Amino acid sequence: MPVTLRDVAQAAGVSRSAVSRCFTPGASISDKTRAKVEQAASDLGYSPNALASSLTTGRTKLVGVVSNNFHNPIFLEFFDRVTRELQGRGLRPLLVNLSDETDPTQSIRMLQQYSVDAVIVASSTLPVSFATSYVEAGMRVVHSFGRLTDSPKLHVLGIDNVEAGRVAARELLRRGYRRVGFLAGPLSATSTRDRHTGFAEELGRHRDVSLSVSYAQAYSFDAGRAEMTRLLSMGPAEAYFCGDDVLSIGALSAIRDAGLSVPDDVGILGLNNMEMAGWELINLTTIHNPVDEIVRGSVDLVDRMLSGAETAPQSIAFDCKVVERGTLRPAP
Amino acid sequence: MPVTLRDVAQAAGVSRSAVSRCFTPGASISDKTRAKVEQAASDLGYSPNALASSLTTGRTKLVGVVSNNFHNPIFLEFFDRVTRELQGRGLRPLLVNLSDETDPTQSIRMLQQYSVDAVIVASSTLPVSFATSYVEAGMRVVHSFGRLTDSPKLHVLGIDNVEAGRVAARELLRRGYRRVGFLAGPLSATSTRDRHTGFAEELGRHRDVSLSVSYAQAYSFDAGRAEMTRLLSMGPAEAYFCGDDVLSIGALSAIRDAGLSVPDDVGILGLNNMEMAGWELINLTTIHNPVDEIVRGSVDLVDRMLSGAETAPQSIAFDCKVVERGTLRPAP
DNA sequence: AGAAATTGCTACAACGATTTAGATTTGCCG
DNA sequence: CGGCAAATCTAAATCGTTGTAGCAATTTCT
Repeated sequence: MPVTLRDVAQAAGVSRSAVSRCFTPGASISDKTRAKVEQAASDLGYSPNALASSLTTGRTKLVGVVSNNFHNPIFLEFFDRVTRELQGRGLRPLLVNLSDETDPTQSIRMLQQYSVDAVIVASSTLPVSFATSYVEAGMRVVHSFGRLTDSPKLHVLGIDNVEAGRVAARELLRRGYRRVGFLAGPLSATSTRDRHTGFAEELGRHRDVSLSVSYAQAYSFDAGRAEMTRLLSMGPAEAYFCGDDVLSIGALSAIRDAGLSVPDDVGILGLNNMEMAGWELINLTTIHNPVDEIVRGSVDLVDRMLSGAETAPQSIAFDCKVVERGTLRPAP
Repeated sequence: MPVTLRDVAQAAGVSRSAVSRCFTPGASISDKTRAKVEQAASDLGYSPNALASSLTTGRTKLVGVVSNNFHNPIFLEFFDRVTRELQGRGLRPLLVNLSDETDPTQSIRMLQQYSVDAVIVASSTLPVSFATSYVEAGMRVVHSFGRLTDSPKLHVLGIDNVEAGRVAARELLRRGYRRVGFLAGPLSATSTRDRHTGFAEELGRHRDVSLSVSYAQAYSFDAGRAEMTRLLSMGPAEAYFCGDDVLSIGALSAIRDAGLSVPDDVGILGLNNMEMAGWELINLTTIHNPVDEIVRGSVDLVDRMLSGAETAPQSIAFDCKVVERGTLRPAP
């Protein structure tokens, strides 16, 4: 039913290779035959079969976009940006949701079956082993929002979570908080541990500052709410650095619900700066996660890998800055 | 570099067809050769090339997921559900972001090039012509969140927007509101017009009720905020039916900002019931859009179309119910 | 003008699978 | 054990494209 290159060749009265060359940029073809071919092609409504061509070229222009964060609004921003960037370069996102997947083998097989040219793993909670096993399976991989290391096995782009912890600590100190807490996400994520490291390190320089740490069950509103409710019942700190904006909003809810006010009674500092953090009803002071730049960097890297440049794996750190809104008291 | 069916055949000492049959369910093969083949396959780490097989079978198991709603949080719920459902049936989502696309031709070509087995168009703002031109290009299409009609050219699943308008009207009337407004999304969307139709129709049965209508520039927080600010300056209605939750939250913001209170001074009724509508800081009374069921229905339909059952195009309506929270006053 | 280099074309063999047709083997029965 | 049908195999054609030879026509050089 669909019209093939063969049909076009026949209609234009040329060989199949001539038609093929007509559609491959930079190939040698005369204006005369090009005209004939293009005429025939548009008459028949021909468009080349990308899958068939991938058989011989070995390139599919398919890029696996793998994530387990389908509940965090900031990932909608990610999906928006990453699809646009890929499309802009003629690449196609093959979306993989591994929310209930604990083992990479399945997704590896699937991505190999579709011979994706590269994979973008987008997650801050996935164990490092996930992305590395993609690499070991022979794929080109970029890990966005991953953990930065000195000797990376693959390309990693994201904020430095240790640094983010330090930034958070400095911000709270600057505003005169002395009894502070870290309301973290699940301990299983390396990002959680890294942030804790930086946060504790920076606070540790001050003798008069106390730190309490607790872990929410998940990066979710409910988990943040539950954990903050528990904290309030035990006598809360003056301010909390939360592992995530959604978690923060859960915490805010619990605080208001307890009849306390933010930032007068308790301060909250989020992380990510998702769009909604700026909505007045929420108005969350938070650390900005530069999704746009990370996406652009990631897709750039993919593009470069596909053009043959085999660069050594590197970690690329992005700056994270505090966005001031209404959930921390002003500096004294 | 990658291991092919040929390699496996050689290693197992059988013909290529034997290996192929071993991987096609329901094919005739003896236990003995099956064992040999499976041994060889797992030794070599073979996984069949889905693209190559699609060449002869004509099926790719690729499903285009096309949307222009990458800014509305409810679509993150959609992406989560739809990817899971597709994956659960061995189908692969090829994501297409047509946020800045006004013309279907490009995406049609692209989807044809990758010979997707079917397309799910997910949007309530895309003109009907978009989905129908996919159909005309010969693709199997399901339109989720589309406009229901009596004689559809394609499968459409979603709430009946006219009915949603009626439901909204009845809810406001029940609570004793008499001067009401429709704070709609852009007029270009058919969903906007349908909701208006139902809303006005139901209100029209009551002589003592007045209706004002205005249109936000987009389905966004800022647009909702701006429009409500304008409305407040001209003397607002008692309650508004908003075209969308995000729009509603923008409106809420403007109202609070003006020193008025919800629901005492102004009532707000949203539409969609996205997850955040339930967060206490927002606590929005809204009409539930059953995303889960719509997705399940859509993927079911895709699945059925792919199993050969050529059913006539049909519109499937889903119920929409009001979820009561805190932005409408209680019935008198 | 004749040799050499360049262009532009066609024919044909891949790419990695499936599928058809035909050849073998196996199982069953008297 | 012979005969017949069913089960299972192999070889070859095919899917729609690209890439490599090789040939013909044209251009360039001396």
